[in-house]
Amino acid sequence: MASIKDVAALAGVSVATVSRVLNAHQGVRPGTRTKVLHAVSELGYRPNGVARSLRTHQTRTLGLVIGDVLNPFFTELARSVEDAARSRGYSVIIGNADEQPALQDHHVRTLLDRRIDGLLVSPTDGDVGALRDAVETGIPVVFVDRWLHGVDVPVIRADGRRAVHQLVAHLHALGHRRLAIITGPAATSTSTERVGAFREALRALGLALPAEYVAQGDFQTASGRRAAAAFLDLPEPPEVVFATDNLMALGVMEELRARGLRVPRDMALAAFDDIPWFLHTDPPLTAIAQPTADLGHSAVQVLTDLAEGRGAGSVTLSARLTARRSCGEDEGSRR
Amino acid sequence: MASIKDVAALAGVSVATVSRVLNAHQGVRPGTRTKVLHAVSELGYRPNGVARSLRTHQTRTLGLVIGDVLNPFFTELARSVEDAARSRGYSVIIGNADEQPALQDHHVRTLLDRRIDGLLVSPTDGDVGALRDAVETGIPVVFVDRWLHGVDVPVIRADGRRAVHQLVAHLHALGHRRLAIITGPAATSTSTERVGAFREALRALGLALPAEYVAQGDFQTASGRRAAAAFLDLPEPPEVVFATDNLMALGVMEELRARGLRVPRDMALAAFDDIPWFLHTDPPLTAIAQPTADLGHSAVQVLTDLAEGRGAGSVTLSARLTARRSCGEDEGSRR
DNA sequence: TAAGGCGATGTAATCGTTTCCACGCGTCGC
DNA sequence: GCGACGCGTGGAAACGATTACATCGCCTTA
Repeated sequence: MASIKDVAALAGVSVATVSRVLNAHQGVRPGTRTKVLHAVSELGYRPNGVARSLRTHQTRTLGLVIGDVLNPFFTELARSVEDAARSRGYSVIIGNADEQPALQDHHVRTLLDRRIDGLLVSPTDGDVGALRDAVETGIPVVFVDRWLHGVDVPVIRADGRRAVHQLVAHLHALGHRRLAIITGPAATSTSTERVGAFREALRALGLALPAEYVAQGDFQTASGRRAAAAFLDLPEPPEVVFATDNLMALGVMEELRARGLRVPRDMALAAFDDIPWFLHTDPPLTAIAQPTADLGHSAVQVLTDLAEGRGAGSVTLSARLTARRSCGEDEGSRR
Repeated sequence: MASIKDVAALAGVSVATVSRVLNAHQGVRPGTRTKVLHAVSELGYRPNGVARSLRTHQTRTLGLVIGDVLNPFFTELARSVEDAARSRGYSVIIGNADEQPALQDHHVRTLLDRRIDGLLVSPTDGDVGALRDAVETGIPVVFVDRWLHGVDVPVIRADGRRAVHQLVAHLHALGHRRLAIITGPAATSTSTERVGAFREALRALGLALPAEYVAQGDFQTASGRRAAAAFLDLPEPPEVVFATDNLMALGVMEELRARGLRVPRDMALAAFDDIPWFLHTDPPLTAIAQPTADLGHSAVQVLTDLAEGRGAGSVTLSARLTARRSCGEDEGSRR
C-alpha cells in the first residue's frame, strides 16, 4: 500500500509538503498542491490512520461498552451514539459486556490499549477495576443510562422515578393490589432506582411489597423467565409483574406461554424500556419509554466536549409511561 | 501514560528486554523478567496498541459492516461475530450502513484507513466503490449473509431456497392462493434469492405471481408498512404476504393494526429471519430461521484464516421453516 | 590456555505520519 | 545596496513499539 513517501516521490516534493496539502495547511502554492493531489489519486493513496494516531495522540475513536447488544434498548442506544459520533468525525467501537463484569473489564482494557479518545459506558456492576483505571489515566469517561457510585464522571440518563410512580398508580387504578417486580443486578443504578421508586409508590398507596414479590434478575431473558416461574409457584402469586427491562419481560411472556397462561388474564405485565415489538405482542405491553436517541446524542455531545477540551456535565432526561393492554382493560381501548 | 521507556528505566534494562518479556520471547533470565514485571505493575504500564500496530502491521481488529443494526438478525450476527473474534484475540469494529450504499462506503473506507486485519461485510447494494478498492488492496474480505456478483471473495451464507419452497407449500396447503412478497433492495443477493425461490415455488404449484403482488422494500420497517398499504388498497388484495426480512414484517403488522385488521384473518403473514419476539407477537409469526450464530462463527473462522495466511473458502448453511399461526390454523395447534 | 559457541542483553533501524526548524529567495523599507 | 521579513519548501526529530544485529561474558572443549 502506498505511503506518503511514494506520494512525495511521485509528486517530486517532500513528505512534509504532502502532509501539508493533505491536512489543509495554508501556505502551499496552488501548483504544488495540484501536483500532490494528482500523485495521491494516481496512487490511490490513503493516509495510514495508525501512524497518524501515533503521531497526533488521537485516534478519533470512541469506545462504547454496553450491557447487552441483544437488548433492543442498547441496540438503539448504540445506533444513536454511532450516528452522533460519525457526524462529529469519530468512529465507535462497541464492546458487549453481556452483563458480565469480567467481560466489561476486558473491553474497557482493550479499548484503553487502543488509545481511544473517550469512553462511553453503561456499567454493568460494582466491580470497577478497569473502569477506575480508565478514569485515573485521565481519558474522558461518561456514563450513559447506568452509573456507578463513587466514580466521578458525567452521567447521561433518564430519570424513571416519576414514570414508575405513574405506572403504579395506573396498576392500582386497574384494581391490582399484589404487585411484584423483577430487578436487574443489585449493583446497577437503574435497577436500584426502579426498585426504589416502585417501593415508594407502593408505600404511598398503602400497599406492601413482600420479599417474595421481589425477584432478582440480570436484565436478560432467562432470568425473567426464572423469576416468573418463581412467582407463579407462590401460594399466592402476584397479579402484576413489573419487569425492569424489556428482555426480562420477554422471559416472563415465555414462561407464561409455556404454562398456557395469558396476559393479563392470569398475570398482568409491564416493562421498563419500550421497544417497537411491544406494540405487536399479545397483548401489547404497557411500558415505560426512555428517550433513547436523545440519551445517545447527549452522551456523545458531552464526551466529545470532554475529549476536545471543553467542559461538560451530567444530563438527566425523563422517561414516560405508555399504557397498553397488558395490565388489564382500561377505558374504551378494548377490542 | 507510561511508555516502554519508563518501564525500561525503572527496571534498569533496555526497552528491547522489556519488549521481550512482554511478548513472552524465550531467553530472558528469570531475575530480569521479574524486575521488568515489577516495573510494569508499579507503573501500571499497558503497551500502546497504536505503536505496536504501526510496527507489526497488524491491528488485531476486524471490521464488520452490516445492513442495519436495528435489525435483530444483524444484531445477533454482530454478537456472534464479536464472540468468535474475541476468542481468537481480535476486536471488532461494527459499521452500520443503515441500508445506504453511501454509508457502507464510508465505513469501509474508514475501516481501511484504520488498517484493520480483515473485513466482514453484508453488502447493501451494487455500488461497490470502496469495497472493490478494499479487495484490490489485498486485505482479506469475506461476505456474510449477502454477497455481490463479480467480487470474488468467500461467502458465508444460509441457503433459504428450500425453506422458501417449504413455506410456499405450507401456505398452499392452508388454502392460500393469492400470495404476495415484499422484496429487499433489488441488488441484494438475499432478496434476489428469496424472490427467485418464491417465484419458482409458485410456478411449480401452478400459481401466478402478478406484478402488483411484488412490492419492492428496503429491509426496513417503513417500507414494509408502505408495501402492506399498497397491497391492501388493491382491488383484490393478496391473502398472504411474505416479508423477506423481519423488520418489513413488523411494518406490515403496523399497517394492519392501524387499519384495525387482524393477522391471519384479514391477511396472513410470514417472514424471513426468525427472532425471539415472533413467538409473542399477535399471532405468533411463521418465519424462516437462519442459523445466525453459526453464520457469524464461520465468517470469523474464514476471515481469520485468511488474515493469518491460511487459505479458506465459502460456507453455505441452510435455513429452516418454523410454522406458527400467522398464516392460518394448522392441525391441532389452536388455542 | 585459547578458540568457539551460546545465552542474555543492548543498540539502533524501522513502521508512516506530523511538525518544528532551517533554508533559500524575492520584496520591501530604509 | 543591504538587512529584515515572509513565503514556500525540505530535513529531520519525534510518537512507542518490535526486532535484526552486535556485544559481552562465560562455559565448554581441544
